[in-house]
Amino acid sequence: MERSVKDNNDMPGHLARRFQQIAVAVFHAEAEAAGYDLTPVQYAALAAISANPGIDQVTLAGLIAYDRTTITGVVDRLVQKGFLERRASKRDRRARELEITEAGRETLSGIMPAVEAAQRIMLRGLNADESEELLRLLRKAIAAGNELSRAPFREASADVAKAAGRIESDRDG
Amino acid sequence: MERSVKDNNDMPGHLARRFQQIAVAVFHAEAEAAGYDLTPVQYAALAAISANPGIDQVTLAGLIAYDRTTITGVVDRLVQKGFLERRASKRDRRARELEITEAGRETLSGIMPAVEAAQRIMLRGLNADESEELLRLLRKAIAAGNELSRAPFREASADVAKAAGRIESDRDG
DNA sequence: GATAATTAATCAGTATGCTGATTATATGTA
DNA sequence: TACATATAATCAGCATACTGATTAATTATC
Repeated sequence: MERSVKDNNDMPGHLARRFQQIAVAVFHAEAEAAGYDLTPVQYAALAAISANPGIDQVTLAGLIAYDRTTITGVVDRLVQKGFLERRASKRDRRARELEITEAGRETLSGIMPAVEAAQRIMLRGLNADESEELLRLLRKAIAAGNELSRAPFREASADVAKAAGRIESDRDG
Repeated sequence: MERSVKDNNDMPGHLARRFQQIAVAVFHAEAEAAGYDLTPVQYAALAAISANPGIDQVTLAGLIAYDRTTITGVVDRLVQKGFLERRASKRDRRARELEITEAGRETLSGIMPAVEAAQRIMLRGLNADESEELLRLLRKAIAAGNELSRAPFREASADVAKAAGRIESDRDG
């Protein structure tokens, strides 16, 4: 059984996939054990919308670094579960404004302990220093590669907050 | 815009997904630039089968840590592309023996430079020491979490090599 | 103010990746 | 040998993720 040129199991891409695979499985397990039916993307979207009421889908996609076509489906399912409201924007009739519902807010706060537990569990093989270092290196590699995928991270523009027409006042005055 | 409890963009699970997202995008870009139409899984499967002729699908899935139901589809597509042969095993009529074809071998060797380039590009934000350290920490975290997903890594049992009835002789004498 | 270029959302299509079930075959045990 | 158990592959169903196209609306340019 001759060895392949380079063991696939040691390649960065393979390790990236494996770690993510474990992360997703742990998230699902913890969420389910806590009685919630929410996927990692759905959680990320819900949290981002909660923090940015009235955000549109493209901006949301940029904030959590998901492809805009993926976000369409994710938002569909969150609306269907009653966690979001999606309405046409008055400022831009192409856009949809997203708002979290009361049920969404309850789910978001209720699931937090499970989400945090999941983050600990996926790092259980590392001590505190190693965990910190892993996250630092991931952040660094990701920052350098941000533009390489179709769904790069994009900061929300200043007026995202204005979308729902309610934050303006407490920005700088 | 009040800050969420913990910025999602700093969570291990989010960083895991982002890094993997970039890794996949880079793989696709490099493979396509080199004139190949092969996904990361397809590459991993092809390489594993090449190194373990006659391997069955469950063992293959364990070797590259993919879910067995995913492997069914991946193998379908590789067979359809003419890179694999899939035949019923004589030792166990439930199992399928997988064999790489000449076309598969050519693709596998031809795509190697692109695959290696992709691994470098996805780490371009890190220097050599940092890259080494990231991979070490990923390996460690993955080893500790191996059993947490439905598709853990499994070493091929000793008799996988025997499946095709050809390696026995050059194993230990 | 007409027209071109851009943008937000969506869609069709493909490939992962998972859960849980089914089918066919092997294996263990009474 | 009969029967329970286990295993390999597959399937249906769902949710990411992507590519590339389309539609509707906005913005830029002349």
